[in-house]
Amino acid sequence: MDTKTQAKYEARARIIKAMAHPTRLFMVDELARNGERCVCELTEMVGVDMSTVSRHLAILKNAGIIEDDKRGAQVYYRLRCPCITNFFDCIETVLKRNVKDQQRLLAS
Amino acid sequence: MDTKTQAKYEARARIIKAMAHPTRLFMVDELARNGERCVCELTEMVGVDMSTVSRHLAILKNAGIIEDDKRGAQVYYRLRCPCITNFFDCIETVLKRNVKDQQRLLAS
DNA sequence: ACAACTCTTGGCCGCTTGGCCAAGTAACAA
DNA sequence: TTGTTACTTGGCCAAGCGGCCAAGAGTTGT
Repeated sequence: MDTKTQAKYEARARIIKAMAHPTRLFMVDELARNGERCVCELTEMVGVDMSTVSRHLAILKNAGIIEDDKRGAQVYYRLRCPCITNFFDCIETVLKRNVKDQQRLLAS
Repeated sequence: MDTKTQAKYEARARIIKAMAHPTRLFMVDELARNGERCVCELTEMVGVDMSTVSRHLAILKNAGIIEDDKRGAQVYYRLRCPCITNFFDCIETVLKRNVKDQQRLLAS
């Protein structure tokens, strides 16, 4: 694999990697559903330390998936590319198929 | 976040995580393009140790993204859900937008 | 039987990730 | 000005990831 090809896949991987965590996935989904949320709302929903949520958001922002918007003391985050949601449909397809195969395996 | 919701996002994350690596992303793309490939072909293309490729493939298989098919001494892999490809379109959109923003930043 | 080839797995090791606490910054309120 | 609320960041640590080499295990050809 030449350097250029490698760079291409590394760039893609960085974005995918940014979503490869349950908490971050939840937050992306929440932003897709609700338009925007501030850090304390997300912290409340997720139920971990605010510092942890802040770091997760920084990772998503750094990947260019979300953008922030400071309003007074709060920082609101929203999706930059709502197409991210289409993304989930395929994942769901894989999941359903995995379940079906599991069942077939148990039945045999 | 209740246990059930958490489980849902963990399941999704497992699948996304399986693709969150340049090498695995390349292999998925290659399988999407070419239908199927055996381990030694992929090893040749990627240019790392075969043991490493084998492990990457095991991760993708474990996530239910690919399936294997032993034919003689070779093991051929193929995509289980070609819809994975749609997936890349959105990533590309995010990437392009990141580049555009970079340029705007430099121009200002 | 033996060698050659294809692939997987165990062992090891260095780097990254994800969590918390504590400390810092910034904005509003009294 | 002093306190309170909303975030971010540094420091730390346990756990997971990704790489290689070496040693299986299964297949084909001689």
